[in-house]
Amino acid sequence: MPSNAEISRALETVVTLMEIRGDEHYRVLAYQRAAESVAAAGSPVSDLDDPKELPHVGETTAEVIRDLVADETPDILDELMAEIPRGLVEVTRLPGVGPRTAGRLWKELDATSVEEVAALDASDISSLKGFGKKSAEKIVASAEKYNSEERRLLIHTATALGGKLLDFVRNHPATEKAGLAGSLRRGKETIGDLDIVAASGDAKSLADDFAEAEFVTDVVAHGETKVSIVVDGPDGDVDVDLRIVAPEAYGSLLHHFTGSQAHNIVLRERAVKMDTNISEYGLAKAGEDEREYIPAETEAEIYEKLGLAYIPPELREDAGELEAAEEGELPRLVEVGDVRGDLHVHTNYSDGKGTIESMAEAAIELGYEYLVFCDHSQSLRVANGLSPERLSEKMVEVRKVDEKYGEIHLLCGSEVDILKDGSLDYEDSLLEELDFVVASIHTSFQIGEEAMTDRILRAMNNEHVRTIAHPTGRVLNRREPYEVNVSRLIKEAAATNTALELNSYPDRLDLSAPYVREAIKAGVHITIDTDAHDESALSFMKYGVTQARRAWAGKGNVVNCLPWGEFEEFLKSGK
DNA sequence: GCCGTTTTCGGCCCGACTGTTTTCAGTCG
Repeated sequence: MPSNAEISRALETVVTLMEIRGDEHYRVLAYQRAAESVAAAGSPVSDLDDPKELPHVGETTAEVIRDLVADETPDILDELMAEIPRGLVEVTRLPGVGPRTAGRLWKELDATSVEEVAALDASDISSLKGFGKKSAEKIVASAEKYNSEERRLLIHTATALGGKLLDFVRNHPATEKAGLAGSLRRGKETIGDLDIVAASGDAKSLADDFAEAEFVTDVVAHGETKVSIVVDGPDGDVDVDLRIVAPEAYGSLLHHFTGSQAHNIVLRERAVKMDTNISEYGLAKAGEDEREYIPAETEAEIYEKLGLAYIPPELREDAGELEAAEEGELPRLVEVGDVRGDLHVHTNYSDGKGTIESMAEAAIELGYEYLVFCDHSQSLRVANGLSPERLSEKMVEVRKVDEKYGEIHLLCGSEVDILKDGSLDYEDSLLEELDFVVASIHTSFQIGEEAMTDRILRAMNNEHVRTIAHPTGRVLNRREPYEVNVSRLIKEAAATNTALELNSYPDRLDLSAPYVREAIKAGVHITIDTDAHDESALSFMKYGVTQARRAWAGKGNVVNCLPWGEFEEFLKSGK
C-alpha cells in the first residue's frame, strides 16, 4: 500500500508535467493543493472512505488518488507521460530552471534530461528568444554539477548552522531583531534550506554585508530587502535566504517566512473574505489600488485580527489548524519542560559510552525525576547485547546506584530485540523482573509488510512490553523504513495498551509526526525517548518534543511527562 | 480543478529578484 508521501510525490509529478505542458494555471494549482493535502493528512489516505474528505480534493483528484492507492497509474499520469519525457521533471529542479524553461529546452533544443542539458552548448541556449549569455551559462553550469541525491539537513545540523548565521545577522549594527524562520522554525524533521528574517532601519547595509560575509560561497540574488546565498554545509551546498523589513513589520515578516506556504495561502484566503489582504508588510484593506499595510509587530496580532487563536509554528501545515483555532480547540502542546524522565537510554553495559552514574548525573542536571536504562538484549552481538547473566548483574548495580541518588529514581529496563518470528530475546521470567521493557527491531528488515506487521503485533501482545521503540526503523538520509503497516500497529497498540516511541535521535525521529498524530487520535500513549548512547545525547529530547508538537500532542499524551508518583502507578498497574 | 458568511459560476495569496527587457515573464518562497 503506497504511503501518503508516495501518493503525494506522484501528484507532484503530475503537477510538474502539467506545468511543462502548459496546462491552465489554476488546474495545475488544484493538483498541487491536492498533493499538499495528502502529505499533511493525519492518517493514511488508503484508510479513508473517500479521498474527497481531504480539503482541496474534489471528484477529479479523488479519482486520481484512488488509482494511486490501488497501485494503478492514473489516466492523467499515463497521458502526461506519453506526451512529455519524464526526465524533464528533474530538469525543473535545476536552480533557476522552471517548467517553462524546461519545456523550451525540450521543444527547441531536444534536451529531455539533466544530462542532455549539461551537454548543450551555452550558445545554443542563448540563441533562443529571451535567453541571454548569462542565463544560458548558468543553466549549463547547474546541470553539470547537478547531484540527483537530494540530501536534506537533519534538524540538529540545521539548528547549528542556522544558529551560526543568525549570530552574524544579530551582531550586525543595523539589526534590531532577527530570527530563524521556514521549516526549521516549524520543526520539520529535515530542512531543505535556511530562512532568516531580520528587522532593521537600514536594510541595505545589512543586506550588503550579509552578501559579502566570509561564509558565503555564492550569491544567488542580492536586492535591497532580500539576499539569497549559498554556504558550505556538512553534506555540500546549503541555500540560505535573508529577508529584511522595518522593525514595526517584524511579526508580519516572521509569519510570512515561517510558512508553510499552504498555511499562508489558506490564511490569506480567509483574510480576503474578511476584506483584508495579508503580506509580509502587514494587513491592508482589500481592494485598494495602492495597498496601505498596517504592519504587525508580532505574529499574535495577525491571528487576533482574523479572529483566530495563536497557532504555534509546528502546527502551520494547513492540516486543520485554522478550523481548530477558530473553534478554540487547539491543543496545549507539550513542552520540553513537561518531560519528567527518559525511558530509553544506553550505558557501557552494551554499546553506550556512559556509565550508570554518569548518565544518572546528566539526567539530574536536566531535572528529571526518573531514568530507565535500556541496554540491548543478548542476540544483538554487534551492540554488545547483554546475556541474561549480565542483565541480572546490571539490575543489581542499578538498584545499588539508585540508593546513592536521592534526586532521581533509576530503573532497570531493556531494549529487547523482537526476533524474526515476533518472539522476544529474553524469557518472560526475566522480563518480569525488569522495571520497564522497550521492544524493537534491529535485524531481518526485509521480510515484507505482512510478516513485519505480524511480528511487531506479536511483541505488543507480550504483557511485559510497554513500548515499541523506533517503530518503523527509518534512518533519515540513510535508510528507508522497513515495510510495515503502521495503522495496524496503532490499532493493536490501543487494544493492548502498549505505548509507541517517538525516538528523539535526529536521524530517526521515529515514529514520524503524522503517525504520532494518528496514534494520539486512537488514544495510544507516546513515549518520547532519546535512545541516548552518551550523556550529551540526553539533550536530543527537544527534537522529539518538537515532533510531538507537530503531531498536536499535549503532555497528557506522553507517558514520560507523568510525575514520578503517577509514573510509578503506571508501571505497577501493568497493561 | 476546487469551492461557497454576497457566489453552483467566477473567482482563485502575495511579493522580491533576475535577466532581458522598454514593461515583463519566469522563478522562487
